[in-house]
Amino acid sequence: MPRGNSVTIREVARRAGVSIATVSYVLNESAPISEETRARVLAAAAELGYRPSALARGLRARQSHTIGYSWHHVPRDRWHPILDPFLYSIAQAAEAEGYHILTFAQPADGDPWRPYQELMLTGRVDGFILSETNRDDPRIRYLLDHNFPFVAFGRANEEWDFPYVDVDNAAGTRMAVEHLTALGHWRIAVIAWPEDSLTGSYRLQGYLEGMAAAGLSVDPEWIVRTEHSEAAGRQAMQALLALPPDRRPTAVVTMSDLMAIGAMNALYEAGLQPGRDVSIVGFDDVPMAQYLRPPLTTLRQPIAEVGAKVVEMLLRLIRGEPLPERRVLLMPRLIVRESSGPHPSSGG
Amino acid sequence: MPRGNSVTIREVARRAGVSIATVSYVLNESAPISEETRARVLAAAAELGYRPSALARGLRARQSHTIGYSWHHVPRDRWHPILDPFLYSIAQAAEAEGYHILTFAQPADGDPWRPYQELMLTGRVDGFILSETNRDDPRIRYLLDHNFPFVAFGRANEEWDFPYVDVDNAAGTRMAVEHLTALGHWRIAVIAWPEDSLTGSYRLQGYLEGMAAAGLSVDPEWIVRTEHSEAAGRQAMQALLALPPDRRPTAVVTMSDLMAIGAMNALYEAGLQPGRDVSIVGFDDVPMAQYLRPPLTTLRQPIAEVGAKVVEMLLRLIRGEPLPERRVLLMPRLIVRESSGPHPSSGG
DNA sequence: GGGCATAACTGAAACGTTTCAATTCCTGGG
DNA sequence: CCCAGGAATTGAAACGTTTCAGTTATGCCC
Repeated sequence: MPRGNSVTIREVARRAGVSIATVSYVLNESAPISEETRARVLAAAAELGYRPSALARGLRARQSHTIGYSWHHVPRDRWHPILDPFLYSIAQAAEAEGYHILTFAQPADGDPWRPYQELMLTGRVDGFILSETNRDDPRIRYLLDHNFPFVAFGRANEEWDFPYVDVDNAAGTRMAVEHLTALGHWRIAVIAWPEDSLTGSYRLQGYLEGMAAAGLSVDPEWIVRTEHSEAAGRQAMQALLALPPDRRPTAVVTMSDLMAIGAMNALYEAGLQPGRDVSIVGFDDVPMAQYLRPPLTTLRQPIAEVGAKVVEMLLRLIRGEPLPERRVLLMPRLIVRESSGPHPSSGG
Repeated sequence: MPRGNSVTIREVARRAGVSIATVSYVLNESAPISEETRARVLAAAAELGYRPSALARGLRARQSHTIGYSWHHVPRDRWHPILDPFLYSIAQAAEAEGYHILTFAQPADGDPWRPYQELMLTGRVDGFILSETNRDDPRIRYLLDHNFPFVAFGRANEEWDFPYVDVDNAAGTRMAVEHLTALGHWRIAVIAWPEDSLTGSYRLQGYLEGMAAAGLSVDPEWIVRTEHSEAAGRQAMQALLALPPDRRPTAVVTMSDLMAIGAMNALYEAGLQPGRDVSIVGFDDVPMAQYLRPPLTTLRQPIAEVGAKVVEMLLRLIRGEPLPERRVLLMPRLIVRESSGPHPSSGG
């Protein structure tokens, strides 16, 4: 059962009539070799279909040319707006540089840094890409302590100095508020995440900044903090609708499309029409957003760019090159659809 | 810059006062070693935090303990219902057996088997998991020709003999039809995929079988073939609504939730209510399905089971163990929600 | 008490590379 | 004609394991 073939550098050397050292030098262009020998080696390698063993190469060079990325479990009733395209973009960017992505499952229990430690100690990966970071992320702490190369998609504790790429979440919600004020809204609520969510705090901050910039005051009741689910979004919207008419918001900024969907469903249940009676803005631009009724106004994250940037930075770290920028923020883009419309009073 | 530490078997041996061979035997339990020595070695290994180098081990043993899985690009306006949970389940199942998943991007152009060849020849992976198979899949052809271990999620050419796990798509649509006939429907249409889709042909076949089993005749106009997108589903539904009243279907089985959403949107645009005027059944049970208005009746694929099964089979192949079953079909499950309801006449 | 099987352990080869240090072969200067 | 010096090439070590083939010690039988 020949699995794979297995032509080695030795056979190439024999066929080309040179030493294995010469073959290595030709293939890696790491020493001056005469044009004639070079051609002979290349020909021999091509004829035999030779490909150097990644394992042997890695052992000798002490690197695996592999990047670790952990895959997070997402419960069935939610979905993760970025995992999919993010993985694709990092895989692609890495492969262009001869690296591959090793995905591993983040177990639900136990120390989150365990799998990282294992991959690190066994020499399976040269660096990590992290996502789903949180404030005092133990994984970041661990990797920093052990001085192992990594780049995060997302921020953490402000005191920790580590390379990351993140979307400018605050700018996103600020744009959302600007968009709504431009449509004539002034009673704008926000359905936010719990305090322990770092991303949530940036998004909430953007909302507050946007309101301040527009000279609008914020009723404390307009800020509803709740978990990331459709049901939570729905309940939050119900709470907002229960406010007295003169304090009831006409527009709502949400932390995610999933929560926006919940909010819209609450509106329907109350006999209201999203985009006409109450405007809704989501965050993420999940594929579904455009097919909702009405299609959802939302903020699209530049996932592919984040992926490319993260890989570029990580490879620099791995290669020991200097990093021009350790903290990169990329702008989201507001996608305006019909779930946000003019203030009700202006329409009639 | 110490990246990772790098305690080797040699240091463990020295600390335990034995040869490196003994250490290896203890750690792999591959030779009889006295209890006393064993304890000393284990202690030394633990104190030093020793983990064997995966590269060295792989080089010597000629295996990487890695499984390749290619990641497919999905255009922004669609989403892939299975990639996400599937990857998680195979990563988890593989890790339980000491294997890891190497994900690589399937390039849009060029021979589809190229990346497989590369990983195979460089010895980076011991086997592959394929998904998104099609009828004469060149990747399957290539791997069969080169006798390299792989298991597919999905079938291909019936003539090719290779190990796969698939969902019983025909059973799924058969269940959908049964469900609809039980609700009193008899004019049941199907929005199907183009002829070149293998999965589509199984699902269509299930519909036909379901109709036949119920003793219902199928109007050729009830079978609309179109591509996998929301817009296509919408147009297909419009075409069905344009049929004369006595031939217009009261229920529609679709190939995917995405197309079901398109169909529901077409109903809304025509002033009709999905689940009341026309029943709709999707396929996949994407996370969004339950939050649609109305929530979508659909077929849930047992993705986690498929992943576990695929990994189990692949590891057997890699280890040279016999495969008890080379062709596994797993049943989908009908999730009944409100997009399917009783035949309109019965309600009023 | 000598021979012999068995248990416990070790030395060294091998896996397939890269790369250091050494060797060969030229060429040109003195 | 000899030698220095550079270009091209090679032999061999090293990367960190596993495992084959010994080697040593121990106990047992006749």
